[in-house]
Amino acid sequence: MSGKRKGLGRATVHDVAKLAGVSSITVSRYFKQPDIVSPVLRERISEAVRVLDYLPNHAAGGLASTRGRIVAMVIPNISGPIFANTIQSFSDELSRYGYQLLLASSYFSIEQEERAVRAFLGWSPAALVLTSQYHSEETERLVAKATMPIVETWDYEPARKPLQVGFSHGEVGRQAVEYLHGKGYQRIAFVQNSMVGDLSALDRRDGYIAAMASYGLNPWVFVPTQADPFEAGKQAVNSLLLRKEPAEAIIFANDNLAAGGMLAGQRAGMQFPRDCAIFGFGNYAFSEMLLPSLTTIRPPAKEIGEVAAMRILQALGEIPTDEPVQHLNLLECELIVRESA
Amino acid sequence: MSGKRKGLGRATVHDVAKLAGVSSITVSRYFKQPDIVSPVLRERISEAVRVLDYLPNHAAGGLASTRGRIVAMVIPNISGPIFANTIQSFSDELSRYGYQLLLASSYFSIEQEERAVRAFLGWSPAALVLTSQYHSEETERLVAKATMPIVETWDYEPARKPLQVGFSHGEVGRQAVEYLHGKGYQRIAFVQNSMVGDLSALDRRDGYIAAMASYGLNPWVFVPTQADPFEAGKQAVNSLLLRKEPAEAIIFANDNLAAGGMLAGQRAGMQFPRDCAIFGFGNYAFSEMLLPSLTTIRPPAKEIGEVAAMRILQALGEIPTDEPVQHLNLLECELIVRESA
DNA sequence: CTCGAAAATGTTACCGGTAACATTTGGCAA
DNA sequence: TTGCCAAATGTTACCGGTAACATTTTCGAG
Repeated sequence: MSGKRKGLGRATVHDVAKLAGVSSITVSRYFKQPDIVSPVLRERISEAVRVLDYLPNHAAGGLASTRGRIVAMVIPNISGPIFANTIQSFSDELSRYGYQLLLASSYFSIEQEERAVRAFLGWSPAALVLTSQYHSEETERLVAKATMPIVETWDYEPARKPLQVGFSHGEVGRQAVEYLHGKGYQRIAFVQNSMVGDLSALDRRDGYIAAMASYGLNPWVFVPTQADPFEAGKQAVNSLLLRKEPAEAIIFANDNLAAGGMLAGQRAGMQFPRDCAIFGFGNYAFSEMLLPSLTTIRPPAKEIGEVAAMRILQALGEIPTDEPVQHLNLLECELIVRESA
Repeated sequence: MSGKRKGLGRATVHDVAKLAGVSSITVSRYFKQPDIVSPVLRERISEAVRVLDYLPNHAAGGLASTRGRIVAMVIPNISGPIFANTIQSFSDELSRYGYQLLLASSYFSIEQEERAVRAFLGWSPAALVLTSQYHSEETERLVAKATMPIVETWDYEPARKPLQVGFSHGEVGRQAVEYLHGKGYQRIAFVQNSMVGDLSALDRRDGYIAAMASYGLNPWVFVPTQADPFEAGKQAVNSLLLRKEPAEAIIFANDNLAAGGMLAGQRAGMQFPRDCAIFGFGNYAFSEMLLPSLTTIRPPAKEIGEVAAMRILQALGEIPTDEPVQHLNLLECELIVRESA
């Protein structure tokens, strides 16, 4: 009847303006910079907004003003114990300033990541957040061409151009070796991640290898073939401990593997750390509840989200840029010593 | 210099159209319904898109066509073991059809939920997903007025109007009692969630109470004052077991509480389930790794995400509506019997 | 009381697409 | 060859805001 194509029950700035007896732009200003609208009109507009139940249309606003209030993030996965905290803190920080989070997961696939980035750029987000420094060439190209702030998280390689907020995975590998070597262990093995595509995990392995070499020890990397982390951990324990010269300590690429390995060993009658020291990565929720509780390294997941959000808000001019604090983007992992090593 | 306000390096349909020697709408059609564009033009447009590195602007498209490809979801939290799987499967399912996920968390606060809903509606999402059936009045009003499909997840109360995909929390409480009663336990206590605002958890408690009554047993609800679930669990165990007539079995509102309680009891020299049966909810990742492993109920987190996505895609006409399958939206929880009860 | 600058408000055009309707082209029966 | 309908393509206007510039109002100094 009405002839309007859409807007069934949805008021626009124009409707509000008409009812308040002002021009549309004044209504727009009422929302963006209330202080430059006179109190009288503010009151009239406020009333009209209430009466019409007006909700601003962000898509239209973003289109007209070059600055949407969406921030897009591509993360390997949402479930799983690793990234959830980063997403959470990132989203919370942003929402405080009225930005909304557009999210997609890549499952460590650079192709899926590329697809997500492509789709996201179509929303001209205010900023784009990626995970890790490893992307497809096409992603690199798209990102290089984009004009909004880009942040890479969970890695820190200052040689690269995009802003990075994370930590050095190589350093994590080194830290684990240092700790175990300090406790007198010599035959220290490393169990790699069964998750293909997690390139940063390989950096941790490389850090391990380098550190071992620096101590004059032989690196000993086990690559599980099982996909399931529990099974993979079991496989590793069987291979590394049931032999003439068993490993004295095992660094697992993550806590899941470590837990799987430890349980398998216990079922086979071993005791930890008596028979072998167990070292994880990630500090998953269950790690402190295992028996023995798991010695591990806590990545600064939550902090990454917070700092990334902060950097973005600064780049967008929402919060003042600090005095030139350098390298605050390089975050620290925390060594958590428990019973297993 | 150029005079263009934005579009620095970003091509539009119009640019593509000019280069391909067609009109803009033809380019638009090339993306939406390629089959109605002749092969010759398709080829020319495709080439122009490649040359200009054109990316469609979804905000503009959505504005013009009433149908954005964003789906908004408000969830209590992203981290935490509960909802991550729902988000993950939901997002995955949607992205398969080119929809993107806009996400916000409410932390079980209906005020925060309302704020998120308000912001989301401004993006005119293709659909809106909420968690639980409990919202503020204003949220109810906004939702009732909205025209896009709305889905409530993690609850199932068919009396309400919005489409619901979830399970009956009351039934979960009942199921736990049934199981424990079947094993001969009489003094069965229930430890409530310390997370205020999680109203669905109270439904589980009510289900417990009703079931106890139906068996002629006295309900026995403990309300922890500690916020930290581990501490709360500890508190509960102390209160329920260190007394003349201790509980024979304890149903905890979630696995975190159960784990905390069990560890505290073990530290105090108790053995489970010998001294008391322990029953959880959630089937968190660590539950099978506890000693004894935790008997619990697995909520259909992943399934909720999948089914919710499916219903939305059906409502949007992306996938065919099945033959009238009734009640597929009521999902089943799975009783997972392990060692602790 | 007049004038001028600052503050408040309005006008116009346009952001980048697409719906609705208009027009042209193509293919085939008569 | 003509005529007619369907397929292919184009024209125009508009989605709901806001930038840029234009105009009016306010108000204190002179």
